[in-house]
Amino acid sequence: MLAKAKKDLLEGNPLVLDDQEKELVRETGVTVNYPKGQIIFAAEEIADRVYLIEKGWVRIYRLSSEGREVTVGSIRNPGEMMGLAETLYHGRRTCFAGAISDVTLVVVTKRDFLDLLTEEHELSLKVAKLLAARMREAEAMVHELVCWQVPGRLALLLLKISERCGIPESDGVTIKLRLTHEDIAGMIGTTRQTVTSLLNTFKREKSIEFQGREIKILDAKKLASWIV
Amino acid sequence: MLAKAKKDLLEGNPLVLDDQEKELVRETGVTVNYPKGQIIFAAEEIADRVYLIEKGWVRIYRLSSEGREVTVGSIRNPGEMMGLAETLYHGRRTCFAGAISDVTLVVVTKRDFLDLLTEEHELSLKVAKLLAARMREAEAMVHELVCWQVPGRLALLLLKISERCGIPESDGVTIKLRLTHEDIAGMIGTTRQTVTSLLNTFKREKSIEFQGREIKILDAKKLASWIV
DNA sequence: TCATCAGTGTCGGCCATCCGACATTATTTT
DNA sequence: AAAATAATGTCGGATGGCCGACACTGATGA
Repeated sequence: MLAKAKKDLLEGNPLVLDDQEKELVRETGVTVNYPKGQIIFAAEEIADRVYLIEKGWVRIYRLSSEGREVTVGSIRNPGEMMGLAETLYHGRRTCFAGAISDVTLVVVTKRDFLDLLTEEHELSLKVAKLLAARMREAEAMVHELVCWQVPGRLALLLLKISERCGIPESDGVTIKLRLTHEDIAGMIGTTRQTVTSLLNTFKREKSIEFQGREIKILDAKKLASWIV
Repeated sequence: MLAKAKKDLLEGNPLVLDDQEKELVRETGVTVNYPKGQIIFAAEEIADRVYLIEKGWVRIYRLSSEGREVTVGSIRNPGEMMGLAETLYHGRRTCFAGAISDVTLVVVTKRDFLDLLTEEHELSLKVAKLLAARMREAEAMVHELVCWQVPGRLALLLLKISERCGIPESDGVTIKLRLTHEDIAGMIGTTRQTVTSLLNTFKREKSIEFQGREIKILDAKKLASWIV
């Protein structure tokens, strides 16, 4: 994990913009606040703007025919952009973006964003790299869904989230996102009940611990052993 | 389907390059032939080149821990590029590319490709669009794996393949790719046996028909009714 | 402060799909 | 053309995880 942090510093984490890039986006767009729970965009809407997340977390999900929320695009962190793929490519949103916490965003119209990309090659290359990174993430997800069973997928999800937005503490890493078991089920393709019972299995073997609705990873090694 | 073809013409199919774009790539790279069955690149290799497919089909897959080939990135058609995401983003391949048929490719080194992107904004925007389109495809795949059962996934796969590279005939559309049931299983996350029996179910209800190892779609409507 | 509702815990029946096994039929290879 | 290999067809048993049901607990709000 340290090695990863170091690498991100050296090469630049492709998922988040650096300060200079953020500044370019800020100059082009306007800053907006959304309260927790708010839907930022919805499927079928015209995709005429992109967003930079300044503060908070956003979940990208689709609605299944039975009304289940399926998180297909993971959770977006501060410093990341969202709404890119649909705005660049097609006219309409295919998914929903919902604020998990209170969120501050910079909103940029499609027109302005395309102009910005044309002026700043560097940024346009960055966008390509960013999409490339997301692509590989999505492909990895497909691979996991096909090859692994539910316990492994849940264990990996916890590890991924903790790595990406966990708060390190003396005896572990706490995940401050207050996700419900239903939310989690929608991220790994299973049911709420299965998540509940599996989390308790992990708790019983002391890999994790609950603090209200927050989850603390106590033993990442033991958790990881569920994978495969 | 006609509507789609028309739309591709008007807006430009984002997955395939247009003649002008192809010409740019050809000028920058060299043309190479691979026989059917050949592996074009493998996981862990350094990703220092990108490819434009001139002729033939290429399958992008990963290897599971038990050695199963899982097609995570669908099948790439003539006119599409491949090897983009890994070359742009990270240093190494995460997947394999195998020639399904005899294949002709234009190979471009990473260095030359990046230079080309810097010179030609248009192309660099196209690459971003292309990755965006693939992203959405991968996300759709995740959604399908999570929400649908095997029969629906198989039916949709057949329809997607037939739309993308099927040969229309008087009484249906023939898929000339000679995929084995094992290959198909790896594309929709199931087992070989399940594919065999499901294909026979589809055959019995006359939605499809076999011609050697080629599959002809006779009744797309009936097939589609398996979805969901 | 009580009522309501969202989220959690747990159980047992059920079913889609997996998995091994084996026979049969194509397709290569020599 | 024969032998070897790869691909298909089909069957039953085993099972992971879905689904409904219901009790419990902790939030939120009037």
